[in-house]
Amino acid sequence: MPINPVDPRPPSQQIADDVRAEIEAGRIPSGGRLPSTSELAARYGVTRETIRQAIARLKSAGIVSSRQGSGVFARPRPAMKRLGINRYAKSLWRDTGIVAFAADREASSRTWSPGDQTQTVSEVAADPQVAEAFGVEPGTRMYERARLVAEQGVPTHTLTSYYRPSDVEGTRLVDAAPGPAGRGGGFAVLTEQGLEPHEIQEDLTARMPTPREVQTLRLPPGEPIVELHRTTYTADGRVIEFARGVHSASHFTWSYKFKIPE
Amino acid sequence: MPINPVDPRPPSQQIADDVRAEIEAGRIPSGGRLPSTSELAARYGVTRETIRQAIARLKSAGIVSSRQGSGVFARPRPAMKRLGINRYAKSLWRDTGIVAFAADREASSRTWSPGDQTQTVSEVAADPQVAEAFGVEPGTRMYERARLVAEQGVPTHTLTSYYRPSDVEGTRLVDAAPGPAGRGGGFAVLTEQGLEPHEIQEDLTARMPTPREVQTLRLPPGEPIVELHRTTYTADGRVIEFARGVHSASHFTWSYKFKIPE
DNA sequence: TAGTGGTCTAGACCACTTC
DNA sequence: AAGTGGTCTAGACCACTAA
Repeated sequence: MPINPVDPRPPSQQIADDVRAEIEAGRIPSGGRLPSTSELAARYGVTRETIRQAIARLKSAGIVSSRQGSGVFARPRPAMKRLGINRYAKSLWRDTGIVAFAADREASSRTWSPGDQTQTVSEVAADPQVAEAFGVEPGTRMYERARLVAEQGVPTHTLTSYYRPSDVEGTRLVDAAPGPAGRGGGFAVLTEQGLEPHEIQEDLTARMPTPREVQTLRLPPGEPIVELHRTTYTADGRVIEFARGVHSASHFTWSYKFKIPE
Repeated sequence: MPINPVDPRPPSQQIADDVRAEIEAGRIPSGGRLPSTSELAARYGVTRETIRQAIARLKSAGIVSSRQGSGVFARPRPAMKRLGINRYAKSLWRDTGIVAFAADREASSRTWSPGDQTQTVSEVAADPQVAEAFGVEPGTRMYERARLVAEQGVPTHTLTSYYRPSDVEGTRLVDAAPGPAGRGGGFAVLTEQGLEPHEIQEDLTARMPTPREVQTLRLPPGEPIVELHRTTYTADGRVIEFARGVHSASHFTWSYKFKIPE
């Protein structure tokens, strides 16, 4: 469809909408390459720069991504992993040594290698959020366990857990060894310490990523993130873990099923 | 900070990062106006067009928004409304006639006027998602109740519910009257029909909005949306409502608390 | 090496807001 | 009327990829 000079939308917007329609109609397949910017410029009778503006709009919308020297491609939608509360089921980590982390992988029937997770443990001062979760003063020393989780080499999310030093000191949780908390997972370790997880609160919010998050998760333009806050309690209401996750939005769905309260 | 020619980041990126830092440090207050593009151009020794590129980056990141003829402004972060499962509590709609919808408003201690919600009811053919939720054939006739919810005149989300015609035919739910389902809310009506809601499943996913969603929710550039799917069951497992919500991400946090399953 | 996307400039015109 | 952001052009150069 050529440019319509009567159309109130500027040419770059018309072109963007046009290309978007091509993609959504499947005429440009998912993952397929768009015509080169020069060709589009000739086709629509505008400058290459105008085409770039149109492409820029589509990038912000998460529709396409570009590789310099190679082309502009319709962004394929990755398979979504569904995160339900059963990923925390006690049977998964109580005796078996399987952990929620690995259970997620198995549920999605994709191969998993331990190298998909990198982990660093350090002692840090509690920021206000962490402090509030534990009910301590900001600045209190805490253990921080930061993980970057990848799927087939593609980073999908970060997950940073905080623990009271007195709860985890001397356990394998605070070893710097990579993998799911040494072995057995954080919940198993806490259980061994007499602090069995019993209840979880999860808070979710979505936003655009910071430049730093773009870098560590290698996010394409137009990819939002979901920030997850997880607070874990024992049966008597004691907070034993607070975790912050940053998830590449297009890889996940969260699913909760609950009885309607009185 | 002037442009650094050795820096690998292109000038427009350096400027964007620079301005972002100004905002995050509070030197440009939330809601405040940035210097004009001409002034920034002079300050950094680049063209206005380059400044526009820098601003474009910040817009995609949801950091600023611009009003033609007026200026570019640091986007204020709206107060977040926390959505917990108590917004569905039976006590809120069973006898009182208050509905989850209105209860949300009260919990957030903001004034609410019925005009904040517009509603249209129609009969439609089930799309695949709706069909799957109810376990019927795609194309089956269903009632659709579409609502656009606003907060102080600002649209915050849409919510479109689907019902089996046999469940709601002849009730005030299918009146085209505006407001929360006439009066009493959808859950109250279903209860009167002998179909008391008992369990809910919510699925959440975040993504960038479609052009259509941008229009109806009047979303600024760089604002992601959260798509919420809600399926409501009776005590014997019958699906009585399926709803799809599209929420402007920066207005909401979802909060779930649950016991860790065995 | 040829082709791709990424960036920038200098200048122009337009649409909108504010005074 | 003056100032603001929005868009487009024509041309140039650069960085990267693939043959």
